[in-house]
Amino acid sequence: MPTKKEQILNTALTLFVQVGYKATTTQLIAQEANVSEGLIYRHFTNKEDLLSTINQKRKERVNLLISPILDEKNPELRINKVISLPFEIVGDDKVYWQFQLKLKKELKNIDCDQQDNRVFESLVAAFTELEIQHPSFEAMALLQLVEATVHDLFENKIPNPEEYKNFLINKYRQLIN
Amino acid sequence: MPTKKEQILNTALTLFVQVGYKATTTQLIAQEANVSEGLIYRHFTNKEDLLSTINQKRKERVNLLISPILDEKNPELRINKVISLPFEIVGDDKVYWQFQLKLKKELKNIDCDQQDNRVFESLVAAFTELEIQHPSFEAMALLQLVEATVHDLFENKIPNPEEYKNFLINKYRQLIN
DNA sequence: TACATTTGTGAGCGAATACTCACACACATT
DNA sequence: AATGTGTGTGAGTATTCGCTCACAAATGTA
Repeated sequence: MPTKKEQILNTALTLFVQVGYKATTTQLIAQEANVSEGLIYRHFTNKEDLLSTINQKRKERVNLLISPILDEKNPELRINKVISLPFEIVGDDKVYWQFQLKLKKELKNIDCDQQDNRVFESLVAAFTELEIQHPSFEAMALLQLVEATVHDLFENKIPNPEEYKNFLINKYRQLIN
Repeated sequence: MPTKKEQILNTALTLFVQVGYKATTTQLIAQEANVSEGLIYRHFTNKEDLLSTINQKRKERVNLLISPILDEKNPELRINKVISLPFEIVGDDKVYWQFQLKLKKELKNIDCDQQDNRVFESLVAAFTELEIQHPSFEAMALLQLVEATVHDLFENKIPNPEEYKNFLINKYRQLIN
């Protein structure tokens, strides 16, 4: 049984993802969370505070998912882990990634950019180490592919995710060798 | 000298792109277009009508840009034209593509999906004709790459667009041969 | 029990929102 | 000149928004 504060955070997160930050009213949050509108402002100073509290949680979750990538020493394995990332986002993490995609689009979120950059740099390093031509372009292209895959997976636009994952990994294995 | 109706449409388009549909108020549109708020409702039944009028124009513009791709008979050239697409969007078309990206994210727009699908099918056909393995996966990956490139180009996230374009074309030349 | 603190309510406030309407001007046609 | 017709205004309306506050219930703490 979650506390009322958690109920508020969870329903706000869901609504922000479903209809966006601007379009989500505090009245709707209160209604869906089965609390009074006043209670939202007992726990959070304003609507933006609610957003940044959720964003803080998102940041932590995403860091947990990308840190194994950054820690991976083997460049080929690191690339594979980046490719595999979209297909390993399940459970509660899923809604936080959807939130991340929403954040990037509706609002400009610098936290997202910072996390993206860390992965980008580690990819450039990996391609450089493997002596691939144009490592930064390769990193850029791969990140574009991965982010789009995350998006399409959540929208159920990829019929056979597991096959597509293997396809991508194989594609980059051929590039490396 | 554009008519006042065109002024309204143009400023609405710009504002929808900059701050989104929901966040753009009719008051702001009137202010930026130097017309009264009432005039908006003289020319358009409501805010949504304003949106769909702009969307109609976008659809026509995008069709003009993708039709040379669909008409291209040579599969390799067709693939190259898809890759080149993001780098050839200039002038007035640019804001319509930004609008398209916004539409896909803030609102679910089926018109966009239909246009995407036509390009997708033509890419699948091209890869099939070239006897590439997993043609639909290749088409999916390329489209993801292209759409992300459009996005990153508009955000000025690609330092050397021309070089990146050549990089991508070369990448797919190697795949085909 | 008595009192203090935290948790919770819902009516209500000022500001903002999409939209309307009475009115006025420009400019044709008769 | 008279009369209609499309173009334009800005004050006004009903509603919704984020947010506050007086009040009450629940929970501690002595």
